[in-house]
Amino acid sequence: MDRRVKKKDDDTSGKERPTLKTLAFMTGLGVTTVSRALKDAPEIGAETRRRVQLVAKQIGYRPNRAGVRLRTGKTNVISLVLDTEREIMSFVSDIIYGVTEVIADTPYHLIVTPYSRSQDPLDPVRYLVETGSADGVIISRTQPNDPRARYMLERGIPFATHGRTDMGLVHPYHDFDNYAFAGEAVRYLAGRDRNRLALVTPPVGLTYYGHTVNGFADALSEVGASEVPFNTVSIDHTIEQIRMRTAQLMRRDDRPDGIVSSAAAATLAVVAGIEDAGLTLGRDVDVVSKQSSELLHLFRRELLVVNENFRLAGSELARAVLGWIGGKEPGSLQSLSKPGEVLPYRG
Amino acid sequence: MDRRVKKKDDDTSGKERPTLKTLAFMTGLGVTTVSRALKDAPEIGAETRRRVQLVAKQIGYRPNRAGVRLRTGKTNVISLVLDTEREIMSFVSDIIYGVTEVIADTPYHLIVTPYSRSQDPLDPVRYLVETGSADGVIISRTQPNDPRARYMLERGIPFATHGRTDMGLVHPYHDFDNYAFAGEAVRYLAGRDRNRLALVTPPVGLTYYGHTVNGFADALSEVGASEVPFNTVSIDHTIEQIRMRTAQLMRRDDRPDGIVSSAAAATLAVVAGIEDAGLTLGRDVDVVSKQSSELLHLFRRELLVVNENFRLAGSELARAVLGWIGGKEPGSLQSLSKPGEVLPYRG
DNA sequence: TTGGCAATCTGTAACGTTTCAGTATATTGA
DNA sequence: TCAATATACTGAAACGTTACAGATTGCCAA
Repeated sequence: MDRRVKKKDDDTSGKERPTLKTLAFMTGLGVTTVSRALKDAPEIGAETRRRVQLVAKQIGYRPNRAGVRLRTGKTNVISLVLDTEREIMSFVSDIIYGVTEVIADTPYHLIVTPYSRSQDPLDPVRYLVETGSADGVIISRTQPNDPRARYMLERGIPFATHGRTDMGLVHPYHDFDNYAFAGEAVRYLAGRDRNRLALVTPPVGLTYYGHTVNGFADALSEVGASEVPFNTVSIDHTIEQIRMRTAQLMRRDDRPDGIVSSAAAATLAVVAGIEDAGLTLGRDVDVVSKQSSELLHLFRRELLVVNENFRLAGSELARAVLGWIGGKEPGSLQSLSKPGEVLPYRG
Repeated sequence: MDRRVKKKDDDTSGKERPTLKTLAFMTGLGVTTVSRALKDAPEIGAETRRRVQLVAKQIGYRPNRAGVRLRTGKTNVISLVLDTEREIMSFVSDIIYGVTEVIADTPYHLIVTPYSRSQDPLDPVRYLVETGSADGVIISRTQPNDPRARYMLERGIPFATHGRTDMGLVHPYHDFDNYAFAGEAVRYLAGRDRNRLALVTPPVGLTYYGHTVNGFADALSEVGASEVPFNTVSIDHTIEQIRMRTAQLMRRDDRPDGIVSSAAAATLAVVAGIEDAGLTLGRDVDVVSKQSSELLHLFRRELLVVNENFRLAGSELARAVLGWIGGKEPGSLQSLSKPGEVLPYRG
């Protein structure tokens, strides 16, 4: 008649998810001991430790994330912060996979934190830090003087940037060597007797804009070629804009005979523009382009490509953040990926 | 001399993140009252409610996720489960952005849960459910008899599938009408006097494989065209495989004069294969392809395209899961996106 | 006056974890 | 022998939240 709610603690039904209390009951130990045994604390007897760990494995114990997080503040979350409007498509996909590859056998989860063109890029980062939503952050579209990096450094939250900064501050990053890329591209074109070159730049304001432009300029003077200015577009522009402006450029008398492009999508537009102007790729003009998936050679065999591996970038960035969280020196968590050689189409 | 650790509760420094206790102290109310006032509970006086909410807004109070999660089990997390090897690149990017668009003004976070070819696709879902890591799940690559959907239905966790199932079970989904797509493609090709048609299918085993194949077959008999079997590839195959097999196909005497392709990347390979065989797109053969970004017309103007909007899919899926979590009927959260018309290139 | 009731508000416990401050027992050194 | 110390373990408190079971007040009907 007294059907009151079942008291807790006598829950041996095994249906609920096991907690430390479950383990404590099963092993006859205290909750504290179990907790310490699981994390190999030194003050626990060797046999007890083994016993607890065995039982834990047997019943498939997994620490409750909310419990840990509430108590310790550790979220076991890495956040990837992305611009939902300007990020390269394959970048998003590959970098996510690269990150997940690395965190797969860790307790970390990956959350994607978006922001859009209209917002301050600092907003999402501020949100993450203020709400303590992540143990580590990965950002892209890095600027030489990046307020996000500065902010996170101030607040002491581990992060890694895709691309470098130039503020005299040390933090983990992964970057592709765009200086080398632009240089290689120019030298390759020079080797084909192209000596009036134009550059489709990265977005103005991002650090690798500078790297690319410098690599381009330095190599130009090295090989004695000249630049045909093409400052009206960057790879952030729409396909249509790039196409139109390329067509304009290619109709001029002083048109370039070689173009270096910093992204595959832009290259599609550039080629369209070239053809709009009635010119032929490979004959009238050569184009060297970065790409992150193997599609440009399907597009036009005459294209010359350099591969950039975003999946690798994702892995490196994840490793860097985890390393920092794990106490490594930020300065030791920086990596630069060298471009491979310029590849013409091979049957 | 007695510098013991600062007792809690007298923390008016305002430097720490505010909690309910902070609010309680500031308003002079009890923690319980504050909690209820913030969620508009009816037993709180109108003025008190307003007062609490005002103060909360002023000091930027945000509920601690770990606290809520521990107490209620609510994670405020949606998980997107992805195959890290076979998912279409633009799919990943766009669907993520679609989802984040919808959850942007909710307390939800998006976590990406990956699995790879070698694993059972059920693994990640089981993990999510068993560890209670998400309030809702979105899966793709849906099968007619999908163990993941069945499992989640059994366990009572809200989810939505990209693509339909066919198990007689009701659950939210969003799907593109691939039956209609294949039909439209066939009819369009028939209108151009193409009547020996081949189909580059979706991955065998996924639900939309069946839809596509049926739409193709039904339209074929409707217009009196015939099928050139091309069962050796699907869009899951590599670029190289598709290219090679297309070339083989196109070298045969009974080659098709029209091809319908279910994905843009496959289409690039198909076109390469066609050209490998010495044929010309638009003259010897027409190709109708689905695409999710506007690049096929840059690739070859002769291509005929139908657009599929993955960003929309992401939004719809997110809306569906949130709807289910919010108590709506799963049956009312299903949507089907009709394909637009077949588009030839327009200068 | 009393009891009942509605309207507001409050303290306590609990979610699962880790940390702090122990306790109990065995071991060591002198 | 006794105290000091090392070893192995433990209960209670706390993280921030919500649910439960009251408590207090004022008002009204009987």
